[in-house]
Amino acid sequence: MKDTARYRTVQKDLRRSIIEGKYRVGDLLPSENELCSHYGIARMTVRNALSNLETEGLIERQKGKGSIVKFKRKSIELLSIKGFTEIMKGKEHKIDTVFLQAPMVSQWEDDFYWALSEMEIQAGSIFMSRIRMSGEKVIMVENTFLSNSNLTDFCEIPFINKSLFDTLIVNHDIEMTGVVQKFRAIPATEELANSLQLGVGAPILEIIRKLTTNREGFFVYSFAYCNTDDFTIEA
Amino acid sequence: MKDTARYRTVQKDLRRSIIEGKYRVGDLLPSENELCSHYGIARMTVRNALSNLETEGLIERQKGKGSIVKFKRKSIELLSIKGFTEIMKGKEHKIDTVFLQAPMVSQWEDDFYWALSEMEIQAGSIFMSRIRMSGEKVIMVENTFLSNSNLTDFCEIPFINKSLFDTLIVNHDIEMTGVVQKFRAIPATEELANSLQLGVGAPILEIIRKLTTNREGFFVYSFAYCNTDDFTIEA
DNA sequence: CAGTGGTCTAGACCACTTC
DNA sequence: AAGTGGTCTAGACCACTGG
Repeated sequence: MKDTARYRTVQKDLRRSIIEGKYRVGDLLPSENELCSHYGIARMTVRNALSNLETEGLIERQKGKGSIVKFKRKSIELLSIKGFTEIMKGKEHKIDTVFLQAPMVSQWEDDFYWALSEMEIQAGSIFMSRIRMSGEKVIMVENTFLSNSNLTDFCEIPFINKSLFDTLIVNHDIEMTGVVQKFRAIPATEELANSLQLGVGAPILEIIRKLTTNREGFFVYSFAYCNTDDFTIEA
Repeated sequence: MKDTARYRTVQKDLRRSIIEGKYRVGDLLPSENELCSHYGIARMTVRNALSNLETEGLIERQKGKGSIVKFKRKSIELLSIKGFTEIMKGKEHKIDTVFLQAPMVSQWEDDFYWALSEMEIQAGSIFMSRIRMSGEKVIMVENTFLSNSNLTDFCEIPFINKSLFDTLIVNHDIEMTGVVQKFRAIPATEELANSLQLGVGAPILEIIRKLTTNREGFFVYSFAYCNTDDFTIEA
């Protein structure tokens, strides 16, 4: 049996605390020396953990001060929506996320965009569909697929922070490590035009993403369609 | 005077060698112990340098084997063009980059999209405009702006690997550390329609990027407009 | 088997922030 | 002045790769 590396334990503990809100943005983490004595390990080991959290974008470190919680996840994970038009600037625009289809076990589509491994096909897929709205306006339709392997009770347990990624990392120890994302501007099909409350043929931003994780062979696939009349998408 | 940290020296040396092609993709770097004795420093110091190169995406490390050159830069820097339609798949599509306007010293535009610091305004801007073509077809128009500060002979010396980023890092020690990139799908204006050989109103992918660097207050700004009929843009 | 990177220790001095 | 993170040392044992 291989034991978990000590720095991994520290890293995971701190990450969980940050994501679950025990530390808030701007808070200081315990100092390196405090962590050393709390876990009974050497300083370099603690520093390894903190260094990784810094790379993950969860904290920032300042000489003479400490480790400060940032919790701005790398762009890897986020599709963030920003007000664009003059009308939106300065105004509050809370974005709501609504399930059109809650996570459900299903088969992979026959003509799935990405090539799938034998393992993924065997496991079957989990599918969900979400829209993001600003008030009554639909800004984005996002369809997400992931492989249904070893995700105990994934479809039953509610999301942490309403976030797929927070849920994967805290409940299933799956961390996003990279992304391939492709962008196109396409004319709205009738179906998309309906969903996004636009005219047929209007310009739509299509974002196709394959996210890699720390779990070998496990990927998250996402297909998003955005109305960018009043918002830009940061990715 | 503060001396450069030893691990920074190692990191910079190795990075330069990789970018300039002394090591090729798949090659092994010297082992950690070799680097230790070559530089006369402790192993943890060498490991710090290698760990950073791994984060930069330049190398990959394998237990029992060594540090392998990857040189797949993080998506931070690249706007890469991939064939999309059936017609393109499997076909060669070499992308040529052509200067519409070679780097030139100029003023910042009055209504520049991003807010500029006093320092940037004082320094003035360097502007360049490039198009990327597949055969006769224009795929992307990209306008790039950067602050004209301490970039000795930037406009006179030719680019390394035809790449702005390779040139900045090797010649001027400026490394890209992050990016804010915004995406929209917009209808082609007459001017864009002309440049991209499309009809007015056709969907165009707009990419607005602000790249941060290791040099305080120095940013690279890029505005790209893409015809995504036959290609997707990876970013 | 020898060599590699992965993890870890128990110290050390420094520059910086805060009080 | 006390505490913080940044850098660095000189060891150690391990799991893995390759011949």
